Amino acid sequence: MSEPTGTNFINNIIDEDIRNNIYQNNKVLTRFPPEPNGYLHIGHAKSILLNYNTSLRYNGKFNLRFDDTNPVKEDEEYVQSIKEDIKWLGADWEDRLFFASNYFDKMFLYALELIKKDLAYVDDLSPDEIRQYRGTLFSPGKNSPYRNRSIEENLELFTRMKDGKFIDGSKVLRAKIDMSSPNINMRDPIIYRILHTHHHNTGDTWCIYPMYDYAHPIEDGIEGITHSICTLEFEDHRPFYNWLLENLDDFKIQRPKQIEFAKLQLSRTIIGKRFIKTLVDKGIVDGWDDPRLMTISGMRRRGITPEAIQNFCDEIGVARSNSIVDIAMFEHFVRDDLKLKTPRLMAILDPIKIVITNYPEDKIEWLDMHNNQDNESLGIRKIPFGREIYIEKEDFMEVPIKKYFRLFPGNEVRLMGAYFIKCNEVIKNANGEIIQLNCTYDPETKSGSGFTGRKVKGTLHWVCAQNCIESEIRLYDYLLNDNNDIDDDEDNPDPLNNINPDSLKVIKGYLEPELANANSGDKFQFVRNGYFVVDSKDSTKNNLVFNLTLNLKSSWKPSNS
RNA sequence: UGGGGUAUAGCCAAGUUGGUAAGGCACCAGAUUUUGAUUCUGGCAUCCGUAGGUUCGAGUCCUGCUACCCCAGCCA
Repeated sequence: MSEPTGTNFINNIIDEDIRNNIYQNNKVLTRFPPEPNGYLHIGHAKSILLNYNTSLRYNGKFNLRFDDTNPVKEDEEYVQSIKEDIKWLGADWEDRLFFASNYFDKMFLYALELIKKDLAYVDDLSPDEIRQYRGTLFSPGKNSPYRNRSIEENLELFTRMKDGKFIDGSKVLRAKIDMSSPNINMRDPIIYRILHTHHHNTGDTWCIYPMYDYAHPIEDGIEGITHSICTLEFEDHRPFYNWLLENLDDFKIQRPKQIEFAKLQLSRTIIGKRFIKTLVDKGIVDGWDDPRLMTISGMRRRGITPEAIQNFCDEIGVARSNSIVDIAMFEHFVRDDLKLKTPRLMAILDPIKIVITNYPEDKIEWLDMHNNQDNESLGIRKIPFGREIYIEKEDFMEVPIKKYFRLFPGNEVRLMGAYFIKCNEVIKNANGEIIQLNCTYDPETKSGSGFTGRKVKGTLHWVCAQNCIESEIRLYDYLLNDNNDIDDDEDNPDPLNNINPDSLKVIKGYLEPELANANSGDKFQFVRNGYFVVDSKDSTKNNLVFNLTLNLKSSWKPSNS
């Protein structure tokens, strides 16, 4: 993991805290608190890395804690995938893996403490009545008729709630604060509800479960978290966060500080859990790890590296203003990381055959080629060259446009790592389609021979027709058509109205034989075509599947003018 | 008719106590190049949502205004 660099408003707050000696030993402790109800995505990566890097920066620690307080939505499957994704990203929680459910006993005791302090009460109002009593954004709420029960009665009722004496929804425990607060979160928030549901961790031990607002500050407090970093929408919850901790004796000495930041938004991408789930459920994508998805597992399968994600997150910064990062920025860091790491091989994705008429019919030469011109440590390999080769269809024009310096009749180009060839004849079928190009090569121009006789404008990649292997190639594009008209309503996701129908194109590729040895997850640059990775799900030795990670950039703008 | 936030280039984003606008992406121009890639060089906010005010001096302080985001789950 690269050293955290740069600064942000959170570092400023912590620096200030340290100057004021607010925290014991100035030891910083952060945490990432996912709810195990879905897969992690790039937005979570920002949060994970922010928390982890912050702990590193201050020589502190980073906890992983599952916020599993709602068993109706949570599942063990998700805790496994989340752990795997965080590990892959490079954030290390060492031995500090926790669950909110680890603290259910303590949370119950703290609830008793609140009741005894007359700061919590059992409410018999129905969910509907509670909503009505809560008031609106513009008008105050009113006290529940059960608000003034005696401490003894509350203690007894709450204990009976725990003991399973009541049905779901019949009673809740609420904090007693202020029903007329302009902040709705302070209008006697519900802190416990009855849920006769099996929990992935505690089984059937409990039938009452704490609400997030109640559980989270206690979890942070118990673990000694110093800076509880969360997203902007929790800003309004901070007063209750502080209220709770201030009213619990155990947290008098040192209390965590909640700090909110703006979650990541990316152009041409929707990362809402609901949205992704809809795509998965409707079969629009191939599971949570579909390479078009910005889930951690999807990016991994797409061939994107943790380092690229780390560098990207470092560069976008952390702030409190909502913003949408240009996807081009993300792509920059993906290419930037793959550039020197991946071997550069040749593959033809849309072939047209060339016959080199002056090359011996049965001769095959094995040429030396560097794997990455900019990184010699990647070594060299042999590639076969013969009389028949493939080049890309788009690298030939019978009638060249202006400034076209690829192959056209009478023009000479370089075959990368091999020879200069000149096109002499265009062969067409009965329909007038070009099916073959006859060329001649110049033996003197062999690559590496030091030939300087003449220069050539174009260099093409190619593959030996007699000695190439075929594979499946999956070309990915953005899942969304554009940035407009995207319905990102979490409660009513309608991703279908803007889906790019061509986000996946499956074609056949012709690869140099070296690629036959590629293993699952191996990454390459296919010269002039882009970065590709061997698919981890569907690729086999006999049926290789390559996923496009990203195209190469290109400043080539074909024009006739 | 409430409360909480945010506004610095096309996009992110620095900007500690007011002293005269970092960096990255994108883009443009030029050089190098056996990937029209990479690399390299140069360019890219007389201006910090807006209108006033304080000051020798304001993105930074004060006042008004505007725009946008979040909040009425027994979700997190």
